[in-house]
Amino acid sequence: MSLPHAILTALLERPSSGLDLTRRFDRSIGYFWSATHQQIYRELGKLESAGHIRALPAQAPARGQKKAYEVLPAGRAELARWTAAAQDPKPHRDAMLLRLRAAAVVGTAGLEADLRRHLDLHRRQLAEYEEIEKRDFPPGDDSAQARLQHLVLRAGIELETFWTQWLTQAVEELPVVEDGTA
Amino acid sequence: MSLPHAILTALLERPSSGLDLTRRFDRSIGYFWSATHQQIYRELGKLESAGHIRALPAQAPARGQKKAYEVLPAGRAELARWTAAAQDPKPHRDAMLLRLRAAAVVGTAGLEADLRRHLDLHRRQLAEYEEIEKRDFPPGDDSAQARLQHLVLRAGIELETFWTQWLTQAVEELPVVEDGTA
DNA sequence: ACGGGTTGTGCAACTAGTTGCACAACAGCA
DNA sequence: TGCTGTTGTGCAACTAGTTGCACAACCCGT
Repeated sequence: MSLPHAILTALLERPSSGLDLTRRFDRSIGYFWSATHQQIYRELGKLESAGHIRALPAQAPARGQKKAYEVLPAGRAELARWTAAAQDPKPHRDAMLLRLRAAAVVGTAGLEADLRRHLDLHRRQLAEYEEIEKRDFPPGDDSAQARLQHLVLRAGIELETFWTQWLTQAVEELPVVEDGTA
Repeated sequence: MSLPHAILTALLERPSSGLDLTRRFDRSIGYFWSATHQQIYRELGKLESAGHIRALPAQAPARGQKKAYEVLPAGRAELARWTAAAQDPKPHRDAMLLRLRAAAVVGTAGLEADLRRHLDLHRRQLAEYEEIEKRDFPPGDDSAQARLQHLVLRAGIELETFWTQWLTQAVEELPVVEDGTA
């Protein structure tokens, strides 16, 4: 229910083509709302026929491509409505936690390698976020917009920090649980 | 791809009927892998025809109900296989973070109430986890099984702690961003 | 000028998850 | 003893997300 709103947000920040959007979903926006290019193209189609966005007339003759979209007033209104509307948090699903719990019953054999791999992935992600923070939020800029955006980035940083710490601990004290077959 | 494995884990911990499972998914297991009773019944059907579980013969004549299922060796093997297999972390989707980002463009009007509501929800969840920790993991029990389960619960506690802190900060310093319509 | 990689756009089919309903059995009570 | 609410089980339809492919255009080396 919120991919269209993610796209509207991105397009308001800057009008873009499908591919531009795809790229931006692979960094910034995608850090907390991921989407593939297929999803994005499909959704762009729907948003256009709903009258929420429109294709910018291509200035370069545009050999074959549709190119950039921009948000129409109706789209902005819809986004504002959605932002203000109460929403229940979606239930979480975390396969790694589930696997730990399963391992308590069927044994921890083979788990450690993947735990370490995940730890590494989270460390990288954390480093990337910290890089962005250093680059885009130097101390002192406290425009309202920047403060909000920084707040979102901080959430990412702190979540990744949590995961690296938790996984480190998990690897360290992974108890060897034997397969509990009776 | 992991609902069946969540069910296998739950059934290994204790053979249960569909309704029992539903209840357990509303607490413990569901904290990191939620499912509705409809999903569960459907999945039980599949697992049974796959030969991973079987219905226990009802000892009380069981007026109408199918009652409890137990895991067969093939099911346990499948669960062990899945637990050990490498899996990429699924991309996150967090609507609240997205809304904050949208608010930076279309304005923060109406957002604060829901932010507070979420804060309250996370506080409750945290309290519940801490209750469970006090009840089920008194200091001193360090069987391998208990250590693993405690580790999973700690993840829940720390995540909820993070969210309550983050939301508190968000509410406090919610900058008033005007609707940026040109 | 042509063959092979890369970029940009998109459809179709499938899988997972959600929502909405159906309905039997029993429990309590009026 | 029939009405009403609750418990337990389940199907069907819909929505969202993923996977896999297609295909045109351009760019680059030979």
